[in-house]
Amino acid sequence: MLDRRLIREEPEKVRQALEKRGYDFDLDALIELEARRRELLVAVENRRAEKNSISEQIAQTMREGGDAEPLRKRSSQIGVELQAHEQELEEVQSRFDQMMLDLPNIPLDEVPVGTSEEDNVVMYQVGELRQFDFTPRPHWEIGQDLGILDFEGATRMAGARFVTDVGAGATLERALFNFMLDTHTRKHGYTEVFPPFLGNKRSLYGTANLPKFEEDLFKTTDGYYLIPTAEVPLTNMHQDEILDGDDLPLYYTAYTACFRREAGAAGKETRGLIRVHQFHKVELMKFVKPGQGSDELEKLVKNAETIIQALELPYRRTHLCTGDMGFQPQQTFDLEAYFPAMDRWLELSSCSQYGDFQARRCNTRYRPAPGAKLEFVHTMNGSGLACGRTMAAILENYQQENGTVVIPEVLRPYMGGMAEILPPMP
RNA sequence: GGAGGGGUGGCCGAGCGGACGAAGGCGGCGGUCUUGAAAACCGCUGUGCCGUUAUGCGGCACCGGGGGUUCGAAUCCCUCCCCCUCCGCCA
Repeated sequence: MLDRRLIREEPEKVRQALEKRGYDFDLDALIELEARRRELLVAVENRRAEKNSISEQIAQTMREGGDAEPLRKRSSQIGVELQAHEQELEEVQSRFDQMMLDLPNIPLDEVPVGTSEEDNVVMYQVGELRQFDFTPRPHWEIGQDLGILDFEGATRMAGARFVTDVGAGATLERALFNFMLDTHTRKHGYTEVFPPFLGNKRSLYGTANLPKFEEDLFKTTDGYYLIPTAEVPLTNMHQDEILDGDDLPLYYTAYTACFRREAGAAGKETRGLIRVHQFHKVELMKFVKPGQGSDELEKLVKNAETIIQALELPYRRTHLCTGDMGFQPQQTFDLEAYFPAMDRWLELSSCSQYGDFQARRCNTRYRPAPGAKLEFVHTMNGSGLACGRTMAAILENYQQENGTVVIPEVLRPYMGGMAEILPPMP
């Protein structure tokens, strides 16, 4: 959510942001609602002031033993007028609030302007693409042949777009998130968190998954939502709190399952581990002071890159353009690994900063100095990394001609020393 | 799931229809004292919004959320949420 003041004082800034994003939004209607809201607010408050003053007079009259009846009548009359104004105010206010929730964040100046994925800027590429002397096979084939990915079983258990890791596959995924968590906690200074995988409505509003993206979420019959990312619980950890400025920045990391309906993604990348309803991810999240945003995001991206580098996967970093960026961020960097069988770069990590956009919704503030006014903290987060896709990248990049998969060296200690995944015994 | 007790400012805690934005304490800020510090003493110290426009003044709202009663609600009523204790169930 943006600051209301921006709507009133710098509407052009907001308008430019919407244009850069190619975002369809009736800003003029919002500006008008804001003006009307303030008009009504003044009317309501004036009548309330009058009423309060009469109530005080009644109290005094009664203390002195006088007749307060005429004053009571007068107060009731004002009450009737007041109610009419209040009703309209409530209506205008609620329409205004609704629109504010649908207004996206303002991209930073350095974000490349563009309309689609095509306009994202590749910043750099790390690692050599492996030269295959055979035709590389897609990860789902490799996984199924090795008996470590069971798509059919998952479909029977749950449905389409689910997967079950089996044997070395399950161990590999576990090895991945353990390696990631260990690295981020021990080397990068993050505090490990193991949060609920369900969130309430308020929390999903906090990260701005609601109200706009409800169709992407799974919801339980008693009103909980399955988290689409650990960003939701982590960002809401300090909801309604006033943080100590000396404690900032705060670094958190969490491993969670992530649940996404993927509504509207029908037909796209339906095969394999790339787009499933439940996947697993280690998330990095920071609460920082205003002004620390870009530097801290840069460090966060590097922390995520460390993992890909350690796994020796070829990857590149992209700067998302205004048109491809999500609703919430001011700026996003993606880390994409190369998938040789698909001959595509697919994101293993997406790292974004939000300014106070989410903190405003979560009401997470801090006091910059003793006696100073409270300010919203700034938030950011990124995957460090998505486990399923990372596993897929490993399968494709580390596959051997005979169908086995070599395990990246850093993961071997996490897999009881296993160096290669072999096919099941006939 | 059943029974009972609670949710008040940064924290603890009183108040249970009108002088209450809320006693008292802790913490924080400023000052006196001191070579300095501590102690002691004095003063100040919630948040958001609106108006006026300014190192200020005025108003409105907020005592878990929402609704109601009343001229007037932290205080009474309804409802929801959360926490604690006991019982039941349970990985």
